[in-house]
Amino acid sequence: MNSSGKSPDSSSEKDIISDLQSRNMVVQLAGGDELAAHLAEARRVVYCGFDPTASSLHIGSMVPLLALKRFQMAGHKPIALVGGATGMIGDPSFKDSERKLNSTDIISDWVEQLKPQLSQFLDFDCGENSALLVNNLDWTQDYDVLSFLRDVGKHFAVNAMIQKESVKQRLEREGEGISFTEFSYMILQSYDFAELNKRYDCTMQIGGSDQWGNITGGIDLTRRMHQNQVFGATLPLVTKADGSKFGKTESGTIWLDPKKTSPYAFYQFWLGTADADVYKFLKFFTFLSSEQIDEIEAQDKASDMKPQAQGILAREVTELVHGEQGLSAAVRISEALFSGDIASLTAEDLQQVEQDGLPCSTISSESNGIVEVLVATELAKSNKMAREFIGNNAVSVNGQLVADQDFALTQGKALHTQYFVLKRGKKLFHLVKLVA
RNA sequence: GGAGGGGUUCCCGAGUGGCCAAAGGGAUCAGACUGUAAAUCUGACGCGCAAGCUUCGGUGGUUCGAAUCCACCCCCCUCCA
Repeated sequence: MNSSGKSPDSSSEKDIISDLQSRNMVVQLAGGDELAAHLAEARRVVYCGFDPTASSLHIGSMVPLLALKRFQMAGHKPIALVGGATGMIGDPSFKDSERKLNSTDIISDWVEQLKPQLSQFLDFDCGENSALLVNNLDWTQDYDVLSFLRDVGKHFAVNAMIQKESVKQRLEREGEGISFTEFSYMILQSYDFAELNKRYDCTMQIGGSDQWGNITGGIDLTRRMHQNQVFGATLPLVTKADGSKFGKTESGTIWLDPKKTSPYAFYQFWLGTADADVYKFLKFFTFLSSEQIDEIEAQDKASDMKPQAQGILAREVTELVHGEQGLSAAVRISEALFSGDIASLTAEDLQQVEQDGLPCSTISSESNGIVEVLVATELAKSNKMAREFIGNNAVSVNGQLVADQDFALTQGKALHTQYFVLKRGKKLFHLVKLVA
């Protein structure tokens, strides 16, 4: 969908750092003026790490991941590192409490699940700047402790480590502490950078702004171990204008894995972006140029209508993550549920909606009371809540408001003798099929 | 190992024998208003239609009655060794 494999000397374009800056995507740069020259000079190798903290990446990881892609598009060679080793330790950066360790089995399983997700945005077959996927477990698991402490640990001053902003609150906050395990995380990540520098001549690391301490640690270590000057940049952690946490909804985190967050739910998430955030998110999460985005914003400002930006954002990002198919499925469901008259949907429409990934359950004619069905479909988490929703006029079936708590989903009321489209609140839908 | 401080409902955090299903804030959900925004207002926020039932790290105990008192245990933090 996007061109790639350009040579690094396509000097007519903006350099990658200026491009990122125009998107407000640079928080800190290590290396300053030298960095721009370094990147302009030749094809460079750029890395970013992703730890397996779940079985899927979530949308928060997209900013650095897409940034790697942006580097590749600018002609550089990206390395996506999956943290099979660092994931076993747990990054304490800006975390307010110690985390419990996951079992090694789970972590290696997660590593495998993350690999295809990390790969999907990058081009692994475009010649000189083909992407690389590596696992830091490869160079740490057989490193013996004594050698590690002598060769690597010796380069770190604890005095400096405890000064890092990223662990300060853990050291100072009353009621919290930090284990040596987590405290050592920085050393491991620093070593990754040094190792990638040695193996692949990697000279640049990017990461979220919480990674600044770990990145600068790696820069120092690489200089000490290999006498090489390397560089770093941090990207913004995505925040929302209203202060609430980005990437979460009622039903939880927005994952990249379509089995965990359906393309429809994913699309709806982006569609719900606040006006105050949407232009910023377009810059972070899409490959539209800054100029195009500014133009969209100007048009929205000039118009009295509802802004077009959310729709553009939702389409761009859904297509990027779930492909054309995923996007069209998401759009089909959305149109069926939000713009049409639900009762007039054909049986084929409803089947399509089910296939497209709208949550769907079956019920039998013995257990078709509305309260029961709301709980069974998890539209309400208890009978009590279900009754409250009905009392608040928050529930509708096939487009008809349900006011009666004893309402039953009988065949006579079904669409095409078996379908019910349940709606709770303004945007939560569930398809129910009646089976005899 | 020693001394001290803690573990309360999703989170923070009050509560030190009955007035406690447990203050307050946050988050979340619903409704009104809207643009499937934001802000604002209203309501809900352990389970149960209800009577009532189950909760305050765990287990036992004291008591008519315990989140609150006692014993033991588990976990966390700080300082000292």
